[in-house]
Amino acid sequence: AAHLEACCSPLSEGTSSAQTFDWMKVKRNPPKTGRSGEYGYGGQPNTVRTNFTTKQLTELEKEFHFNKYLTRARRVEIAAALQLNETQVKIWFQNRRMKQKKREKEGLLPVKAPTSDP
Amino acid sequence: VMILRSRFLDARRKRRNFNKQATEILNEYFYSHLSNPYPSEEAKEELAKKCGITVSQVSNWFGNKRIRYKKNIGKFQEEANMYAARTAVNATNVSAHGSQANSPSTP
DNA sequence: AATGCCGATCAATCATAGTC
DNA sequence: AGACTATGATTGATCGGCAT
Repeated sequence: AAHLEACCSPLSEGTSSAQTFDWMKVKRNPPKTGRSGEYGYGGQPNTVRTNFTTKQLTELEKEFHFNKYLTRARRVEIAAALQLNETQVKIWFQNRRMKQKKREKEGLLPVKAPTSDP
Repeated sequence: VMILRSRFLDARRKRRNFNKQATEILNEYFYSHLSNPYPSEEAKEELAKKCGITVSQVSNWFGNKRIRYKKNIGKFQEEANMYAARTAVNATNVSAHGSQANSPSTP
């Protein structure tokens, strides 16, 4: 299912086709990942996507294999241990579960027919 | 900071461009639904089958296409007019009158 | 009312394929 | 051969909807 907005925005169109529909105007709000953390300056709107370190990803992955879902307590522990927000840990698990689901779905039918490769 | 550059180096390495025919089908759908290029799950499955790719790949294709299209509409103008001319199902008025019903491409 | 999860999507980026 | 562009995939994070 999708959002099915089914609407468009009228707008002056120069000569022929190609209007500017509203999906083209969609803008996401910048991440609220206020990383005030260890350096103590006011929490800034960290407008950029945080890159997790290999160490953090390794730990998260390890925890994921142990539990697909987190408890509040566990989340706090991990967040503290990895220097991340509880939200970031939460989101990581959500994305990880979706990734897992996608993998299971794809790794079942995609019966490729490799019978030729020059 | 400069540490960690190697996190990926796993998948996405070997990538294969889709057939010209598959791209043709995807673009045709995209431009014939330019007012709302968000195929339903069912539509994605159908496109995936026609193109010989997975549903995820169809999703990736539309995701990339939408973002890149709106990022630089001008760059796709030519392509847009080309495909728009073939199948004009622009939903610009699909809600107006009840007539005009039927799926475009269906032999 | 607040919080978590899902499903879909966004947006930036990576790494490679294709073009010149 | 090397630089530049086109393109498929990955992923941290957002959006709307629904459940607890």
